[in-house]
Amino acid sequence: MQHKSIGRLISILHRQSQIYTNKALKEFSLTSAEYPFLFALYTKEGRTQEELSSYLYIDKAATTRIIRSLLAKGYVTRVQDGLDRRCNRIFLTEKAKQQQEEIRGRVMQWNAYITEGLDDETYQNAFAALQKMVDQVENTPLFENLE
Amino acid sequence: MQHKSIGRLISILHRQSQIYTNKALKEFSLTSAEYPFLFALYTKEGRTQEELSSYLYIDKAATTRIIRSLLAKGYVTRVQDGLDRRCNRIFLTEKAKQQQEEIRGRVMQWNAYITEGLDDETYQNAFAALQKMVDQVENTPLFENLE
DNA sequence: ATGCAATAGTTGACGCATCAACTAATTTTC
DNA sequence: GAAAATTAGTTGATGCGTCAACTATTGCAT
Repeated sequence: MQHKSIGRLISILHRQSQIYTNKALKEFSLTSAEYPFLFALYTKEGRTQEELSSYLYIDKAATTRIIRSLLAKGYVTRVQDGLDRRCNRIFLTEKAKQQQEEIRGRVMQWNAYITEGLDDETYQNAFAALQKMVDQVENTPLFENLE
Repeated sequence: MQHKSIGRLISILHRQSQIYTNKALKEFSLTSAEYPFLFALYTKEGRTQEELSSYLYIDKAATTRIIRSLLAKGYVTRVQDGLDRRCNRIFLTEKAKQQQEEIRGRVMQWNAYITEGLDDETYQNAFAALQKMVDQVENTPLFENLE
């Protein structure tokens, strides 16, 4: 077992990504916490907060607050589901749709920067490995068996 | 350019890692934010807060508070440098040294869990790719040239 | 059908990380 | 050697994410 822990690198990249995207999205009044929700909705509108939370692995309390913020900024609308009135379904506003390409471009620029110098195969392999780690999180005994 | 952004995976792994290590270290009264500092000191004691901040890519204000917390918990001592009195040098207490193996083991368990199912070569390649991305962060025009 | 469990979402409290502004010590510049 | 610039660390304010406790709605059991 090497002391080369992958955790440190992941933490660093996460923090630096937040710093970058916060600056890059400032002119849209969007934050590093908010854009992942927009991205999730760009692929499929009308998701419930529950679906967004589990897709992004973010606490539902955080989702509540971020959706409220996106609502206030005019990026999304919230509609109570008619069949299951516990659910809020989230939709994009025209503003969000119009700015989609530019917002996505800004964020993707970060990806482009940090993966500069990696050939495509290396990138794809790294992506696949990280995806496997995320999958592994789910079926892990850890979260129950701690003391 | 694929929409398969590596950023989402990194965020997820970071958050889940925090949740796990917070639970795993609870009996040591240590948090996910604190153990990286101990690890850095295990490899080399007597670092300054500045050195710790830049090694971990963590804001120096956060470092101030985390060192203060580790001090209160009896894991480190803080000594003003004799030659450059602006610097605080941080040392491990006996308690920190005695518990090193167990603390390290608890955290490494997380690594072991999420990398289960990856063969060693895949892991090493992923690690190398992430390291390259971290290196890339440094020499990037981004942090100055935004608007 | 009543009652109980599960699910979706909200709220309050807390810890973490950043930023900006500040102090104190050191180094550079002239 | 004094003034200016740099560096190390601290403090206050703010946004983010988790946890725990709560409400409201729905599903299930008998």
